[in-house]
Amino acid sequence: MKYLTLAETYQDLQATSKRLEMRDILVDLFRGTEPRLMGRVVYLTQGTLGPDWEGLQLGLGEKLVSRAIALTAGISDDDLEALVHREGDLGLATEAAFASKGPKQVQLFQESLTVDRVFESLTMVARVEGSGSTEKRIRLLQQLLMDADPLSARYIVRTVVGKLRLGIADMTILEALEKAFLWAEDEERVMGSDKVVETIYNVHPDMGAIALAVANEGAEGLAGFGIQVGVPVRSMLAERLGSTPEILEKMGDRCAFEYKYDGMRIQAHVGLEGVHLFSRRMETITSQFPDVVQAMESAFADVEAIMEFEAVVHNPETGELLPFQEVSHRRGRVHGLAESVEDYPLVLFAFDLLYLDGEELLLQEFQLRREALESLLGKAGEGPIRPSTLRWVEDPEGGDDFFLEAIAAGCEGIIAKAIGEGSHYRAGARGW
DNA sequence: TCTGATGCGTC
DNA sequence: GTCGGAC
DNA sequence: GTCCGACGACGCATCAGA
Repeated sequence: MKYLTLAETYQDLQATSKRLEMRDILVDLFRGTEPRLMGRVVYLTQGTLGPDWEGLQLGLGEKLVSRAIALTAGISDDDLEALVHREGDLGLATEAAFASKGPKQVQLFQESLTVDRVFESLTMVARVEGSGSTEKRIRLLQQLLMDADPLSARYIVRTVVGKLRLGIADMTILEALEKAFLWAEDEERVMGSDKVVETIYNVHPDMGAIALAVANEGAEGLAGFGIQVGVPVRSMLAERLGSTPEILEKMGDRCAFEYKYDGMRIQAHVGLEGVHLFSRRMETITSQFPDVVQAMESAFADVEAIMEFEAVVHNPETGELLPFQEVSHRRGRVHGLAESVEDYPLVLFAFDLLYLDGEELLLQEFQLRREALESLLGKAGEGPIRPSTLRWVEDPEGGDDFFLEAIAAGCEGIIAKAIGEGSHYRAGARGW
């Protein structure tokens, strides 16, 4: 498959803002793609090279990509900057620069790019490391761009800087996968009526792997993708509400209030093969938090579980919870780990339980998940792992006191959580 | 060996 | 994390 | 209501270059 085919599809996508139309453009693309290539096509369309937890980074941003472009197009940095200003973004500027080069350029891209070539080149860029790596990355990108026609160049550049600007993202791609491979050829349904693919994606957020599976095997291909310790679950998010009436409207008369801790979210997977930690955006952060790993190991020796925590730095003497700024010293750190563990000690407030010993709890009501969580934590005993502070309320009007209490405790505010029917864990959605 | 530029992920 | 636009 | 992109403050890592 030519990369240009992909680029042309991207151009079509950009031409509309209607989601149904975008979905159908993707459906045509997917149905016309060799099944073998579906993983790569989907990753590229997502603007990535693999699942988030694998942590592949291109390591090239606007500045460095600009250098590669200027070198390839044979123009100065200043000229390129002027083009960016005129065209609106780096991708369009590249396209313009390439297009204006005339017949000489045509000879350069005689060997037209394939999806494989682009994917593999970008993967190579991502794999370079060490001294001289910046130059090497630029050179690799340059070699790729050298063979690119103007339109392909537009999207390669945008892919590398991480701004495809297609107007589509995960949800639209998932719906397109569903329609392309699980619906009959000419079938029409209400958008998102089944969400089979999305449901799988929520517990196995690797769109390339899923796309490959459905393209090759249809619905059967999804069978192997259940919730699994070691594979992150998409996080359920909260929505900001301004006032008590809004909360009442959304939650009904009964709900639960919980402290909203001013920390960092950690999804912890404990199991037979050890502990895995994931960030809110499903990056692997296990090695950054040896203290958390250790706490999990000693607290949950013989269980298999997926839990969610808010990690907050505290003062062990006073018990005081410290603001986000403090925990941010822990984020992304690879040097001086031992010191930072000492300097920024964490408390882990558990607030949800998604999986326990072979049982998926996502579809259970919140009360049940919470009960199971508390009983699990009960076994954990004293230590840095604690249940989040929660209050069951009959009358959300009375939430003001709880809010003030939360603020006084060093939290950002409170979260209202629905209970009863419909209070299952809505992975990837804003439901709190 | 140090410093600034750059990239990237957290909220 | 916030915000606003489009559907 | 949902999805998407554009935006900001902050801290850390890596690398180039002095």
